Amino acid sequence: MKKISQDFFQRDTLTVARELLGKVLVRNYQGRIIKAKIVETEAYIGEEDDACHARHGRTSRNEVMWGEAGHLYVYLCMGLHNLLNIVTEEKDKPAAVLIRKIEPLSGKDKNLKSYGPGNLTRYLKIDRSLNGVDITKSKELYLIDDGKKINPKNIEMLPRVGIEYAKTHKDKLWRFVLKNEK
DNA sequence: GGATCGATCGGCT
DNA sequence: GCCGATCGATCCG
Repeated sequence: MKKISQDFFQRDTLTVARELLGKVLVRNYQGRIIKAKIVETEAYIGEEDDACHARHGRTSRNEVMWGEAGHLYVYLCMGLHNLLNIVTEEKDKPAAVLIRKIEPLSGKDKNLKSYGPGNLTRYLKIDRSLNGVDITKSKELYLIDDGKKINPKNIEMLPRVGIEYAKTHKDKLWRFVLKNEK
């Protein structure tokens, strides 16, 4: 069990998205610890990616994507859901990894149906108040590596979800899914 | 200022 | 499979 440091995030976004699979998110909320394993991610890379929020340039909403790797980008989607991203790459290059699905590690929560991008933030009590927080330094939310190796055979690459409006980058296989390990 | 639509979800037909 | 919830960012004028 070791905490993940900034070098991990300050790399190629596709590499970070792939290697985040299997890592464990730890949320410390009002004295309670909530843990969840990451099982699906998506990469959003730069102003040229016409599915990425950075495609319209820098705004107050997305400016954290231009900042230091390892900082959180949390935004409100569809007026209802907080979505969790982690900033990647060098400073001044806007890119991030969306955490798209988790597996709760607390037994009593195993019955809940779905932990898509909107639901996992509800589960982990994450909202926009955590936007800009450094996940490598925060005590509220951090990531640990449980040391288990992922077999590359169990990683699937698929097109990203919910970006029909994109033209040039719609079909990129920038979604990474961790299949059930048996 | 006003219209449109979104990196979603759950309920209903 | 479709639709409404709900609000902020973007685009047009």
